[in-house]
Amino acid sequence: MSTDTGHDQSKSKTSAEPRDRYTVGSVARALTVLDTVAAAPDEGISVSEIARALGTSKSTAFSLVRTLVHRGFLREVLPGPRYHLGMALVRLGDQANRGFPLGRVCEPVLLQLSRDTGLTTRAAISDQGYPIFIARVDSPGAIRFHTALGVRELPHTSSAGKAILSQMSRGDLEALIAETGLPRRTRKTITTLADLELDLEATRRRGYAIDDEEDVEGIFCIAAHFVDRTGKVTGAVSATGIKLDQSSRQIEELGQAVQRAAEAVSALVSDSGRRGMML
Amino acid sequence: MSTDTGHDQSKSKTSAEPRDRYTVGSVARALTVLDTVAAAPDEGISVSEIARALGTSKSTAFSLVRTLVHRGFLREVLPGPRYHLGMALVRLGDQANRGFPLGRVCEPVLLQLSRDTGLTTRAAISDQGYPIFIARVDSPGAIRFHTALGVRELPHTSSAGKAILSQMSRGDLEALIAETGLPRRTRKTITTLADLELDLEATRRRGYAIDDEEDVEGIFCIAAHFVDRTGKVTGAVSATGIKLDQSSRQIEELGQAVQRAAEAVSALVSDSGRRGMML
DNA sequence: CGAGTTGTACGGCACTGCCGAACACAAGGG
DNA sequence: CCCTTGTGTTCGGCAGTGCCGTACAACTCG
Repeated sequence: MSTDTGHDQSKSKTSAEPRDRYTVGSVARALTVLDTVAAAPDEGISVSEIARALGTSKSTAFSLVRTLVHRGFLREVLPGPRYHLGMALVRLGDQANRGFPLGRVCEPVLLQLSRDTGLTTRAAISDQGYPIFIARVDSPGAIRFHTALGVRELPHTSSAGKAILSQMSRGDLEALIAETGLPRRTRKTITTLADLELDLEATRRRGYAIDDEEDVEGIFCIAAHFVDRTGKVTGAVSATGIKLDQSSRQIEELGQAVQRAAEAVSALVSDSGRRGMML
Repeated sequence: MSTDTGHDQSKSKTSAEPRDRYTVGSVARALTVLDTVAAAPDEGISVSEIARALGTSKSTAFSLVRTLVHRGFLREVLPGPRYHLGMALVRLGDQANRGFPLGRVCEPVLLQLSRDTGLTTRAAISDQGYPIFIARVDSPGAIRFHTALGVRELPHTSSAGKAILSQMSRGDLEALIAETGLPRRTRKTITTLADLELDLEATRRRGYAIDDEEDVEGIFCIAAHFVDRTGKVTGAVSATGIKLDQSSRQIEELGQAVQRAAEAVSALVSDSGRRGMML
């Protein structure tokens, strides 16, 4: 997840290590605290555990946590005390979302698509080929599986990713895959470049991408890419549901609905195009 | 501390103010940067402006910004460069939301209520009497007005606030109002304690609270409180729309729908009550 | 053109953030 | 019952580091 310097937890050697070019150490540590708490289980995490995770002393971790709590970025939940992410992050996260025009543009389309299909719908932007979901509309029954916002997903195991990949040039595709590899997530995950290209070809033919339990067992997704007014692929719209609920004929209909939604997004993006671009 | 270089720092009192007890200064500054960027207009904000806002030197602000960008908490948007809130905040904000069980519990109820009414629906928790919205389902046509998550709203100008206030004891109410006052937001805002108590009495009678352009001109809301299994008021559900769209008879129906939704939340909260409480 | 911005880079002082030690408290296990 | 080993929290003190000032490039405005 966090790029993090990782190995530099060696406290204060000498000045041999140029120490990440001009960044503030204690701030970086504080951000790592946030990531650590985010990665913690639902019951929260204690100061000692945080200290161990950062490789700092308890007292240092305590100071950082104090500061973050004081400002609402963490919240104390007793007894323990243990810590959760705080209200300030909810606030800033919501704000940050608004900063991506795409999110606002997609929202009504996703809502409509969710109503039409009864599924959870999401929109992702393409971050150098990787999908990052930035908007989501949950279906009423979708409490089972959690889908996070703001994280870079794998391109080859998500339908949104494959929708994006399907529009890339051969060279870019190979470069991207060389970088990430094709890690297996389920027994149905595509793990060879040849299979992937076959799938992408099929995707191009039918106009939408299918993820049939390739990322999570029992979950399937359908996605279609959308473009800005210059024709560049900027992201994808996806619908997600439980495998068992779908018949193969429905998939066809779903695919077309998703495709129409993606086209709607493309149109809306072009409209609001004269203003600042997405991302 | 040493010679008085402190031109602007309010902490100029040397040791009088022991400087917020045991918090890390540079981290606090970094968090202030985030708040500053969040408060910035849509075009973003520059390093110099940030520096001025914090009262630090440009170079210091630059270091902080660098660190935050490096970790994805801010993003550079050229030219300028100017800065926006970054992806990491979207990620953590989404995570933080999950940390409030209430949000997850309310989501389906809000969704249903939004479908039934065609309005934007929200759920707030009560933070010592102040409503903080932590979940929201936008109506398709609700792109006009923005409703933020995670911020403490005024209790007397929001329907959710009044729904909560209506269940408080007289003493607590007066203490709360003494603290916050009754600042005017529109010409319809309730600005006297007597009027407020009248309104709260009416709220108790009818079972739901109405905000009739008391917070924002042209906007009206309806809200009902919900309780945990001990009967304590933990928050409120609200529906928000444009004033002109509603007739007075519809308001009656809306009120009942909102009330039913709030009761549904109360029931759900009680069910999942054996686990950690909300907030 | 100069006078005002802006963003970025670097050296050096002293302040502040970090550590370790020490504390109170709680939970087990002899 | 103590003793041990965990917590969370406080504090003094050293030195590392974060802050400021300065400097310079690029850019805009008159």
